[in-house]
Amino acid sequence: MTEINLSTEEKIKAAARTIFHKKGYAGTRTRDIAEEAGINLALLNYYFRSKEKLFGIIMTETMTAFFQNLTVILNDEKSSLDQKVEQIASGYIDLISREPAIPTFIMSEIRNNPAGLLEKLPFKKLLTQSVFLKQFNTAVQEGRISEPSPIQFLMNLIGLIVFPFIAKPLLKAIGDLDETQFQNLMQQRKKLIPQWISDMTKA
Amino acid sequence: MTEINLSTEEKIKAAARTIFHKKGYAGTRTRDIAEEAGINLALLNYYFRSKEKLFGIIMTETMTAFFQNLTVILNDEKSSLDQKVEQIASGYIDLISREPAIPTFIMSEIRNNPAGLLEKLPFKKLLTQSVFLKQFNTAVQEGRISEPSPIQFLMNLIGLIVFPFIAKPLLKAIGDLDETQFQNLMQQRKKLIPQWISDMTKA
DNA sequence: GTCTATAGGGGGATAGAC
DNA sequence: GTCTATCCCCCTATAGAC
Repeated sequence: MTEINLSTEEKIKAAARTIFHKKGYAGTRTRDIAEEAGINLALLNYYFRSKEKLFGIIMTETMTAFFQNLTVILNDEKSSLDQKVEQIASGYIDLISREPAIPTFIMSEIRNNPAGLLEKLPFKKLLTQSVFLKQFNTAVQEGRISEPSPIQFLMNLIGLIVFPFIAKPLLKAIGDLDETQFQNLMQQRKKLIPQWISDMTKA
Repeated sequence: MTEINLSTEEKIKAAARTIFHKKGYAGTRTRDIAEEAGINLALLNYYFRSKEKLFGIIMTETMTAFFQNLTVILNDEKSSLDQKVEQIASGYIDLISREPAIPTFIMSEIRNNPAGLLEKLPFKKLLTQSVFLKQFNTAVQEGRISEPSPIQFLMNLIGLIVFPFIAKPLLKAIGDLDETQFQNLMQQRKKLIPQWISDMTKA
């Protein structure tokens, strides 16, 4: 992470990402972003016009980046269903371990669907036009898996991956875990989740 | 819901619950709470001194109420492990269907652990001193279930229940679901989740 | 492009009449 | 207890010098 020698615009965006991700839109003050970026408050408005516009950029970029991996993996012609599950579990556990604030950020800020973001991004295509869906339906027809619906399947997979990170403060308290122990559990889940998903869908 | 004939104090608390749950602490304006309660802004401070104090009350009550069921079920001497799973799934899917804003509210607002709330509430006892834990360990020893740890088991159970509600706007977009279809999927999960949990833990 | 200074408005909290 | 009016701080955004 070379946070030095970035353009001013990139420094502001990087700082905005950090603060917005941690505190959400309403909880963030533009002054905090400016301070984090090591620049003056006026520069923020010079480059991005307003807090709202800057947030819109960060939000869109964050969502796009976060679902990029998923889209690519779900549409890989060469990998099997099982391999897709493994790649998604492993890839997202690593990604969220590096950027732990993102899931809660997305879930919180999507609540009131700001600026119709859900309509702007290609969410409908994500499942309906995917190689994954074809493979899933084929596997059901051939009796290899028994699952009520692909959306339930996806809910379970993503939920098993993402939920522990969203509920991390609670789970650390309930399980009396320190940060290292929590991370170890998450690493174990890279292998466990594919097994569980397989067990859940065995015909 | 008799929202009429409540005491003024209760009207304010009810309004505060609604707004805080939907918008979070930072996104809520005390003026909105006053309007929702049908009273004047000054009365809010008369009864609760400050926005922060009012929020603390709502937060504590919300968390306590939300984990009440779980605590009771996990400590029932008479029910088996399987029965506990069924009761938790069924109870929480109904509860969250009635109060859909609560999970995201808790996950968002717990981020910075306001006022050490996690230490104040009895989360450590929730698992460590539970009948559930004894039953779980016994089942592992007797070879009836194979599961890395009780905390993983709880993560999975709670995650399978709660995550779809947290990710609801995304899942509705991805699956092209309307509200009724989404609710139907959640109702199906009352029966599916206990089956899945059973499949995942079969030795 | 980057800064200082400040305008402008919103929101939490209070004073004081009733 | 409940209201109206108002204070005052904080935050976003801009003007204008360099």
